[in-house]
Amino acid sequence: MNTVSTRNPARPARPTGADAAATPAARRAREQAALREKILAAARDLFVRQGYEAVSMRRIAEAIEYTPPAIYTHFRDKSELMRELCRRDFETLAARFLRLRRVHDPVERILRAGLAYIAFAVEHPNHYRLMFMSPPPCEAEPDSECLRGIGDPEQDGYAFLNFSVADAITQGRFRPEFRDAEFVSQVLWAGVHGLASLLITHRDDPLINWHGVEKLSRGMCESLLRGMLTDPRSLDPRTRKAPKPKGAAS
Amino acid sequence: MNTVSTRNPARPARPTGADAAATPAARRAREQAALREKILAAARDLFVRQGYEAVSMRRIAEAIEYTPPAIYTHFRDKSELMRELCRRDFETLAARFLRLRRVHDPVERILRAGLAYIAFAVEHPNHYRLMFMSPPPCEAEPDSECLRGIGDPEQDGYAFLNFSVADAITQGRFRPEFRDAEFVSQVLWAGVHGLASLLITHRDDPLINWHGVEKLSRGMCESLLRGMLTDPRSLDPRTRKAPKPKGAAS
DNA sequence: AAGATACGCTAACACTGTTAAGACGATGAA
DNA sequence: TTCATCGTCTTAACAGTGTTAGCGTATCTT
Repeated sequence: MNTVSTRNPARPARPTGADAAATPAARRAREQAALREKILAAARDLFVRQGYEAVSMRRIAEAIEYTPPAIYTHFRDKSELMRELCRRDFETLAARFLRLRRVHDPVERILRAGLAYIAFAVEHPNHYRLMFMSPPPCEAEPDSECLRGIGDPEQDGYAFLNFSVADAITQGRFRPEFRDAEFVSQVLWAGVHGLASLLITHRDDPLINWHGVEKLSRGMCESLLRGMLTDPRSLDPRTRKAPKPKGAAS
Repeated sequence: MNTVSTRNPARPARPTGADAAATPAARRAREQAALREKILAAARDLFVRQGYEAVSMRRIAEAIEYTPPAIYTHFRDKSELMRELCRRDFETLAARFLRLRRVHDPVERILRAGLAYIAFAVEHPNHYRLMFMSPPPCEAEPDSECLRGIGDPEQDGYAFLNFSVADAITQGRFRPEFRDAEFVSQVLWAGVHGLASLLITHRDDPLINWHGVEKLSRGMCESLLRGMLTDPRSLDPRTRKAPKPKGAAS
């Protein structure tokens, strides 16, 4: 509560900078942005707790103490609200992937990306649900906003995976049947997506005695990779440094 | 159209059997069952074409030329309508699984079950979506109708997989890390579910150049199994009969 | 102080799933 | 044949949804 103070009397210092004018218009722009953030915060809270479908615009409006139409001055419709939330969370995912660029070994990079992907999905189930478990929001509109705002995060993750797989393939790490980077990427992605989505929708199912997320994630990623690699031992940390018995160069 | 003729004058032969009484009550029971089937047929058609959420009860009523409340004489609510459709389709899936009981080799049985599972999901995307990609319809009601009608088909498939995995484990086919049948089943299920659900939601995504369903299915199932098996060669049809290099049989 | 402007609210529309109450025809009995 | 009964379908409505048009009003500019 009280996420953003729109009119804070305890902040008399006016910037009076060149760009940041202290005009009423600037203040209104700030207030507008603050309300936008307030809407997003309330919507995120409700969506995460109750799911997208179960939350109505009237409930969101109630939470921020405005009337429903006020939301529509900031967001075209309900889905755009959720898309904005997704966009931000997938920046988090993209950031996690980018950190993995430092991992030199492409196979280990793929493994770690898979684990990070599943961890992200379990941490943000409702956003993951909307991003990957629902039909794409744009059907046949190839405008920039659609392809850049929605396609990019997914494109990023997929491209990252694709690149790493191609890297490993050129190193001869994959078996002959798995020389197509896109094919390998699709199977790997499907594997982690399956575990993620299954955990999201059926984790509380009393009929299934789920093992730990960490153990399942490792089981999925390592099994898939081991089944595709030329030398499965290169997954084991103890033998990773020597993928080729002949060449002693790491 | 005209799926069931309720009043067929071209069928004068009355059974007059012991149970099948030719009373008006029996005729009404027939008509009632016929209308129920008509509702189910129309709902299936609409659901499969447009998806569960996009189809309203009024549209279903329109399709069968009745008013919406007429549907509620036969089904408690919209979800029960879909559940009945799912129940029937998952009998199909269970039947496909049962056919695989004749496969002696447990690993090959697991492989074929995975392929059949994905094929089923691709053939019945909307029913698969409701069965495995939505939250379970019953939250905390352990009544028989719920656990038997909904839990069983899923339980069947999962139990079938679990049994086959346990079978293979006792034969020493899985690596030491994969001696827990439930754990292995969960990873395998997640893998096929991932491919199935990804194909369902993102198959038309222009950003992804999907490989063929058959190739992806084999890639997923074979990679996972190969990564878990003690002797990966036992997946290859040519070497399957000789899992142990010592025995030169066959 | 007067006019312009932008913002949020009231009310409404077209939907949704679902239900209560009534009409109407067929059924069985007198 | 006449009448009461019963079951089935329809009409009308309720409570909710996302979304939009139009109106005040409160603020800013001049």
